Amino acid sequence: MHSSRKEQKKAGPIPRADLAEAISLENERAELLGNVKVTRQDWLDAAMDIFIHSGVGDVKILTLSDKLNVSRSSFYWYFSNRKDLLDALLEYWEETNTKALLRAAEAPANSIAQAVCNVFCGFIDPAQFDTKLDFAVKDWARRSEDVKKVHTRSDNARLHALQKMFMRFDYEETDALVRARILYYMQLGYNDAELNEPMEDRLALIPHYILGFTGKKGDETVLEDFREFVKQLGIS
Amino acid sequence: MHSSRKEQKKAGPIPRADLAEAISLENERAELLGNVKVTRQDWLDAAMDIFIHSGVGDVKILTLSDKLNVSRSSFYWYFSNRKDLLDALLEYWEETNTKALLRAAEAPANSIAQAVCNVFCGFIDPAQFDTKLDFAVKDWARRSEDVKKVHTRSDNARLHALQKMFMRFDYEETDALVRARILYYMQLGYNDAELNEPMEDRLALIPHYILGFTGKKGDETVLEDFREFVKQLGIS
DNA sequence: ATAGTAATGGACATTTCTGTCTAGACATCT
DNA sequence: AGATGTCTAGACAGAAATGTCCATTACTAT
Repeated sequence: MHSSRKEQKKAGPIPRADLAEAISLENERAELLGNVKVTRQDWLDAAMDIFIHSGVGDVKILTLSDKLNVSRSSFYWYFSNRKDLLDALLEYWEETNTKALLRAAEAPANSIAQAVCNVFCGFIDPAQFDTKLDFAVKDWARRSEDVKKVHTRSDNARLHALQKMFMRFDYEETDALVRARILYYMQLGYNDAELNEPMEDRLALIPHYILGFTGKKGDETVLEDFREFVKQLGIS
Repeated sequence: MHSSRKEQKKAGPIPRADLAEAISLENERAELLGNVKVTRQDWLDAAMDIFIHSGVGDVKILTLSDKLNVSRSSFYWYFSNRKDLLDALLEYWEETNTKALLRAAEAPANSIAQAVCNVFCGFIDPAQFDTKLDFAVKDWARRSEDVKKVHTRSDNARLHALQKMFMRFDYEETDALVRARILYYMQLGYNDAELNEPMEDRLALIPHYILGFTGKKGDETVLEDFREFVKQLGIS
């Protein structure tokens, strides 16, 4: 049996190229035909922008139509009503953020330190995981039972994947659960706080985080992988 | 010099009785005189309830007046406008939640394990710290620059107090900073997630959390203190 | 060119919320 | 008893948002 290319999984952070397909959301800006001024996607993009920066409550059709320089009533060509639009936002969130975290938790690694670094990378890369979107959904879940159900399901899946990650490196089940929670909630909270630390400072803290999360001192090679990934992203 | 009663600080969680004064918010329900149907405090309570469960956007005067069975216009007797009411909510948050955390971080302790337990207690006790209120404010901060400033100031004060707590037990400055963040963000995230674990399960996990947060195994006496505190609260 | 299709814009009806102004109700002071 | 101060209700004005209906536009296929 030949070893197929697909199964050659290299340990470490997931490179950008491998993600291109996974998170596509057709974005072709073809010249619009006929009387068309905006597409359904334009409405979605505009809505997502408001949703992320101001919350569900501010996703208003009038605001969007103003933003798109288009009549408010033409919204109803693309969506049956406001709820229809919001449902699309929630679905997009599930398909991107949650999937990205599961990918990061399941990515191959040679040590627990490397595995934790993979998770860091998943959280840090805006192309994979959007923190603001995540909190916008969390907040929405607070006031809608329907959304809360969807959100809780994702949260459980994420935590479970992280717990299994620790168990892959021989952490006992309960210990793995606790460490999964510490890692997950800390990362979310940190990102949300927007401390805006320079990347240099951030990198310097990584060994401390590794120690805190895993209870073990991480090896140097892992740090190099992480440094490389960050450089590739071009985040300051 | 006699040792005054006030300075006899006992290590461990802060007992309920000591808090009575600190978080009072005049709540006397004296028979209302004259044509009075509700007080300013009633408006504040109703507003806080909506704020916590549905966010700022839903704090609406009409909704509140309906809830209080009172005319909407009489709102303007107590407050000059909607903003006036919201400012009061924000001020209350600063005076309760942030102060409670600072108290917990600064409470006397015989070991880092006990100190971390004190923080657990501060977070867990609804009479001291209201998680939902905290997240409602955080969310509000996301869409208002003014609120964001206030929120960031509190967040920094909290993290700084926790960092100093670790440093009291000889953690190196950077390590203390990282552990403060891990502890703080994890606790917030955990509470917000509302996992609703039975207290028995929760207690069983405490030693694991202690290990995760401090890097050291906690002594048994600390766990007993915590168990006692929880029993006193009567949380399931 | 002409009929059809896909989207758009404007008018209309309704709801929800904010804020103002004024008259009335109730206790207390003089 | 009458005046005063404190709160409340209702009427009015107006802004902001949702959703419906229908005429119009601009391109497409025949």
